[in-house]
Amino acid sequence: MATSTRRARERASIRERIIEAALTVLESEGTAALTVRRIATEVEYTAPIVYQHFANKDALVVELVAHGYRLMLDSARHAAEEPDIELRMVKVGSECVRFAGEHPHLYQIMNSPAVDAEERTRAAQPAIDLLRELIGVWSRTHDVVLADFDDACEIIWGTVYGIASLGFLGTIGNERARHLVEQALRTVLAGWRTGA
Amino acid sequence: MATSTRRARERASIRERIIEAALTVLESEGTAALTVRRIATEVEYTAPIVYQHFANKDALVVELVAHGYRLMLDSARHAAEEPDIELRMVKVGSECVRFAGEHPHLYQIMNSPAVDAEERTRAAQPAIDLLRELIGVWSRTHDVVLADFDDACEIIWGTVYGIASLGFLGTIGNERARHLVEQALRTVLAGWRTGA
DNA sequence: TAGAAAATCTAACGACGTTAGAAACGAGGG
DNA sequence: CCCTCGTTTCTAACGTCGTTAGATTTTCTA
Repeated sequence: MATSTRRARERASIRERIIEAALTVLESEGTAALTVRRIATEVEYTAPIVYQHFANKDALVVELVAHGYRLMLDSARHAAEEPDIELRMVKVGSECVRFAGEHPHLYQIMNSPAVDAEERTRAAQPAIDLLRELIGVWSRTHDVVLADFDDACEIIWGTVYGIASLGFLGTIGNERARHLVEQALRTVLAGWRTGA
Repeated sequence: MATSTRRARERASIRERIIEAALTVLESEGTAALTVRRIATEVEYTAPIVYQHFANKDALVVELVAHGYRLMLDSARHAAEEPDIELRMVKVGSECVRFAGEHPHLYQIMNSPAVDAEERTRAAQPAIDLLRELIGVWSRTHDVVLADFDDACEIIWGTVYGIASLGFLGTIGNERARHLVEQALRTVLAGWRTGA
């Protein structure tokens, strides 16, 4: 039956419209406005519709988190064209911080303790993979033998995340945070290069 | 009137009992359980009592955040007896991460974007002051002229916070996070020492 | 075009933060 | 001792939240 495939298409379409609407609400009005009723209104339905497509609100939020990581990775890839590997890493980090500054509310739920750690890790995996590749290339081109590769990845990840967070946790602006992350990354890499 | 002073004492006492109860609930059952009704039950009162002592729930949470920073500073001071300044900084950072691991829910609200940035900064000020002093002593004893002192402070702060957060955001344990922050701090300081 | 199946809505539940107004309590003067 | 007055505390409610059951409307098939 052609109808059933069309039905499936429609179902998928409204599912994506819900995600899109949720993103719009989140980015424009923040976490507090991200309610099921508000999202449903945005797609011109009533609240229970959301539960036809997501087990609960958390499941929908997980989709937003995944979307956020995809978006951030896209931003990072922009910077990944820089030929010099060290500069490339710095630019990627800087681009992540810019992303955090441009999508503060999205970035917040991407790192909210409320979302399941495993789900977040799954969503972040491609970004983690990029980081691992960058560090791998960097260590090879600089003939650096890192004491522990995984440790190095976590340290870079934590540093970028921490400094990006200063943007909305403290009182520093986005351009300053970007400057800071660039400096921090340069310093850490310099430290590793000189065998600290 | 002696009665009025006793009344004031009682008022202050119940205020502190509310804070204490809120802390107990938060630490033992997490953010989701931290409701006004739950807290009131804990002190054997009904919900509206809370509003006699705090303008709203957020104001109470701010008190918890302040308490958290005091507690963390106490932990940090333990490590501040180490004579060698660089090792002292590493130990202080490590102690902060340990604190985050031992009080995960408290640490979470201490860095929740939901609490006012200004209030948090005020609560964190003593900790920030300690950090500034440490970096000041460090740079003098190592004859390092930092490109920008404030930048250096923010970088250290962000690094420690970021790596501490990996503890509950990702899937790494507390002892690993502590090891990571120690390495990260050593690396950054080494980078600054060699003028990166 | 009647009846089955799917999509969607209405109405409600319990829990949340919060507030207004009633009830209970304590102290001081007749 | 009782009665008033001010304070403390509670009861009851409002509006909003996430979520679900059941009715209702729409859509397709036979």
